[in-house]
Amino acid sequence: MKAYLQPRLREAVQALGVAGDVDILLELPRNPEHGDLSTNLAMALARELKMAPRSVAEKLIAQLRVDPELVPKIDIAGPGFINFAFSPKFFHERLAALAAEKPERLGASTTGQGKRVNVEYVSANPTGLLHLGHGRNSAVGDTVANILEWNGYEVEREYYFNNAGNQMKKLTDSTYARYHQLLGEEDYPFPEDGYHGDYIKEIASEIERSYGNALLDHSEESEARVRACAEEWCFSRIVDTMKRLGIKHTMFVNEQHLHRDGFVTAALERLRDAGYIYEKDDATWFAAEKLGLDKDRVLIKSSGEPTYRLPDIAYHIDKLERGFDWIIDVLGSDHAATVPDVIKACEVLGYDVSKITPLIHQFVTLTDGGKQVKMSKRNAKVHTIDDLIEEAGADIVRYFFLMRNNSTQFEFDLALARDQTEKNPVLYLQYAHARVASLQGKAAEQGLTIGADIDWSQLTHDREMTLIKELLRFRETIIKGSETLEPVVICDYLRDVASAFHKFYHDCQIISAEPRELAEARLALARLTQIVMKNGLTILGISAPESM
RNA sequence: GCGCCCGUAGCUCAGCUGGAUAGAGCAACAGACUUCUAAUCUGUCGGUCAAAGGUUCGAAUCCUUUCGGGCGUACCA
Repeated sequence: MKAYLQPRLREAVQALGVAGDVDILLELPRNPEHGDLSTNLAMALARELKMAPRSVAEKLIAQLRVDPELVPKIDIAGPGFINFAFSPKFFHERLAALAAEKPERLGASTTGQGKRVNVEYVSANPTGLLHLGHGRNSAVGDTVANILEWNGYEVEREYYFNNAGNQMKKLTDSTYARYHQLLGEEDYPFPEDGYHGDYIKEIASEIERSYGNALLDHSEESEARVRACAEEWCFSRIVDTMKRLGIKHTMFVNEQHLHRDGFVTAALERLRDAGYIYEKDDATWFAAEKLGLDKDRVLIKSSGEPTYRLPDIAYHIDKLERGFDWIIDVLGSDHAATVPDVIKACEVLGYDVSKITPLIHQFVTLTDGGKQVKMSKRNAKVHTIDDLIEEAGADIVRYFFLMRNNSTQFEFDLALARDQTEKNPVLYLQYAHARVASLQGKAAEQGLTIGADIDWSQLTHDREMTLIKELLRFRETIIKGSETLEPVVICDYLRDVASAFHKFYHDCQIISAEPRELAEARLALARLTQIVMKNGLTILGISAPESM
């Protein structure tokens, strides 16, 4: 509907002699009496044209060229809204066009065609298992990548991890301590700020199995081996968890590579040449204040080690150099503070930082039937993603991380996630898909199949029209997803489709409908619904079961 | 202290560049299965949009202040 009206409205606006580009907002009126689509365009233009909104609306309508058979009713209402009502013919035509698309890509858009985008997500350091905090990042990042792919973008799905800094040292020291303790030195001191989780003990015993006591000498070689074992152990667990959640990557970049291949020192030298580096208290500083940021930051500690900020800058330079049209960093709010420094540093080196979009999501709190589940780092009683998957299943876990706006801090309710009944919003969606599968089976048994020529005009029932309108919104929803980078847009849409379908299914007999053309059209409508649900769920990374 | 996110129905959340009677799900209550899966559908109940000012023809939406919550504010990542 929007695709039909938007360009025609644009022409009408130009005909009125309005200079420049005007954003034309078309929205679905809440009240169905207000038609199928509504715009506040006249009110938006009123100021510029110095006319009353309602007379602007009249002039616009006079200039608007639409086919009256498709848009039979255009009204001016309230303070100056223009409401459009489309004809059944319009919807039937669009529906036929939608049905003609290839099922596997039905709904896909081409708005990103020819553009390369890099989406970085998860990016957990290999120092432990994925927990609640990573879950949202993973699900959001992967889904955003999916959405962009469905918009025609060529997507690099990237995972960046720090395996050179302080955290890895802590991991090594912690593992060493457990290793010593395991081999009889019960009093061997555990590092104060080490990783307390039991998994460290597992790593230690694995090392013991492979190497016996051969690494206890703390030689450089032994330390490197312990470190590598720990990193590998953690990383393979992370990869496992991501696999279970359907999180995919096409590119892994690590900090060691940035050091080894000179990216880090190059970044530092370029910043120095640009005049934003100085030495103080034996440390090397980035003069961020000079660039309008709140304070200067240390890039190299007095110990000689870089802080995470420097490799981060080097990494972003690398991403910019790789020639993407768009770079999206999916970050938790706890990491948001470093973004301005990194961006500013790239900017002063002459890069076009408007290509970088930090996608920041808020935290998730875990509740169980209304009671908050406390997470204690000390006892390492963090809920891992694996735990959640075990309790609720991957589909539900993933959906729960996606069903809210990125900017809202929400509650992950374990009790609701565990609940495998009608209360669970995921099952509502999957059920719509499964219902059609079962319906098709039954129809085939009774000799009803979807022929090549569907008479869509058979569909006139209110429930049918509502469902049709929902299905026709699929593509614009996918586009909206790429504009907002909010997976929740897809979640909400699928719920609306599922709801419209369940209502249609409830009120309209399908297989036994008369005449046969109607039965066939209804079956075809159900089939289209199934495809939309399937593709939508695929974008979200959730399975679409044939039966439940 | 400062910066960012947030405060909307009993609960969890929507509400799109300010616009037409504030929405959904869950909970509560009342209904609908001899017929394509009732994991569904129908109806009822429920809100001074944290508070106070301001801008506007019009504010949940923009601005200011206050109160309340989260995250930052490291020579941790």
